[in-house]
Amino acid sequence: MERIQPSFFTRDPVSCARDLVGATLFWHGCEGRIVETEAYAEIGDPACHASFRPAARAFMASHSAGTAYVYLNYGVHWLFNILVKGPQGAGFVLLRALEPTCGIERMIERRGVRETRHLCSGPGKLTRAFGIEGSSHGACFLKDQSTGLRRGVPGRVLADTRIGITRATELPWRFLEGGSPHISRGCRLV
DNA sequence: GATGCGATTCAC
DNA sequence: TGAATCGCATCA
Repeated sequence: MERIQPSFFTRDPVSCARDLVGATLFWHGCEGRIVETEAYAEIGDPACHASFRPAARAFMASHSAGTAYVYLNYGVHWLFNILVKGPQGAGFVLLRALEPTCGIERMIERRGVRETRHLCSGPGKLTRAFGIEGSSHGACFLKDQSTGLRRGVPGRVLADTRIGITRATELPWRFLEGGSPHISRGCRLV
């Protein structure tokens, strides 16, 4: 499958998040199929960092579409996002869960867990499993030889409300592959 | 400076 | 149910 280019992220964040399900993230030897994402929009989305963090707005202004936006959550977990920036809107896509496909032994070492289903079934888990940290914040990872995304064939993509946030909890901007045992949580919506 | 919160995870 | 643990925003 062909590599996903930065231009992929010049559409609106919701479309990017939905269309990323089924794609593959590869990162220095580890690979995983994306089975869960969330969209965050710069405008009209109180849950987006852009709404309450000037630093996030500055990041968006100084970086181009497709760059990595990595931040530490709860002082414990790194969360991996991709910057969306285009004429139809800007925002982020959060990678929430992957189906491990390559480098599984390495992931097991990093996570201290053996079951494949539990290696990358959460946004903090997948960064730990892949060895992604704050040093990748702002990286043009799509252009790097050893990191990036490849297109893939998704199964049935479901929409659900986002997880763990306190604002704009009603927006159905979480996208997951129906029936996947690798997602962080099941679907609440019909 | 001090305070409070958060797109999580895991153990108790 | 609560702790871990820190960057960032806000306020004094």
